[in-house]
Amino acid sequence: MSDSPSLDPVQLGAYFDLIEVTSLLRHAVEQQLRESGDLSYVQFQLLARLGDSPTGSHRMTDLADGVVYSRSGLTYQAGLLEKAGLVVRAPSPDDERSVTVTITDAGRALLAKVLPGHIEVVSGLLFEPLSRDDVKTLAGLLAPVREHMRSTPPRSAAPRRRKDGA
Amino acid sequence: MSDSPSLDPVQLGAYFDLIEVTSLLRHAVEQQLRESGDLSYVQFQLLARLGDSPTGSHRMTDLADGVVYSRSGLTYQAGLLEKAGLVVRAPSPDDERSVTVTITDAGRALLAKVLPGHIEVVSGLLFEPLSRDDVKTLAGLLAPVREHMRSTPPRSAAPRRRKDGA
DNA sequence: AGCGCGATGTTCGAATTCGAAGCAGTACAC
DNA sequence: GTGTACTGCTTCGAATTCGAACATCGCGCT
Repeated sequence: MSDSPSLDPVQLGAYFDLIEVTSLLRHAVEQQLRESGDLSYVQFQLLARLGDSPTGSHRMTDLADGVVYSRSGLTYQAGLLEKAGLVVRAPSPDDERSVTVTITDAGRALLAKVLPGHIEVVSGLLFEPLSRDDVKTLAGLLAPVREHMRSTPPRSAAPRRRKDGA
Repeated sequence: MSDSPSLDPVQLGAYFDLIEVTSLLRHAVEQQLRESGDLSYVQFQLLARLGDSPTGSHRMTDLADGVVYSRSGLTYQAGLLEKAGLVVRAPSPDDERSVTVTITDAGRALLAKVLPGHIEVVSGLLFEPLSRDDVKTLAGLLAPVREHMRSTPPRSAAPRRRKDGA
């Protein structure tokens, strides 16, 4: 099948370290968020994305896609956040079938409360052993990868190949 | 509390891209593994670690620690893998309380069957937009971070590893 | 030797996650 | 205008995940 199905030792090391580093980082961050604001990582990501938006709101699908989450999972999490008063859900003006999620003041407050500790963890774990230039280099390497991944197969490549004319 | 715990835009970008890239990669890999060998990512990681070991075996705790997983979760997964005939569990000769997990021939076979596709996905998604030097640079950046994270105590409680002689 | 402390793995209950199926709303061809 | 396909979100059931409580074993201390 494939010609040479093996990675360089260097590639392998980079891949493993990538997975391991993010696993550890995620784990540490998760604990900090839980302690400081009773939030899961996904919930924090959602609030952060909403808070970062100019309008403070996003569509459900865009949120799910942004944080790489299943639709149903997002419905569940949005319900939790709404019940906690951190976001509000409302039908979209344009598309009646869309639901627009908007962060509330309480949501922004919680985000602000949690953020310093979060940043502290990330700084202490991820950026501690990296110089300023290192970080710049890292960012410069990851950005194209992110672009590439985002533009390759959007998220569904094999349900039905109806319109495979492209 | 602290002075001004905010991250540079560059740091922030690197952090977000890191999370996003691994999320997307993990997702893609997970699907490939599910289709090609009916394995979850954790199961694959466990088999890979066992297959990579000179003895083909590891203690439960070391496995859990290695893949950043909870003990109880590992018990569950080990049970699944054992039921599928991919690994064997046996009490350790030295420590009667330890359980040694060993990969079976079937496990190695499945690993070998799944690996090419796995590597293909990783190559196509992660390494495609990176040159050889880029990968080398990336590996050089991540390795120290990994070391740092591994050697840093988990903030509050500290289930330390055995006091290693080093 | 006896005792307590730490380490190891498992069980248990609760929370989360995902995919498939279902329900609306929208676009588009005819 | 009507029918069909497609998108966006939710419900539902099943599988996984974690932390806390539990039983056991090993080790150091007196």
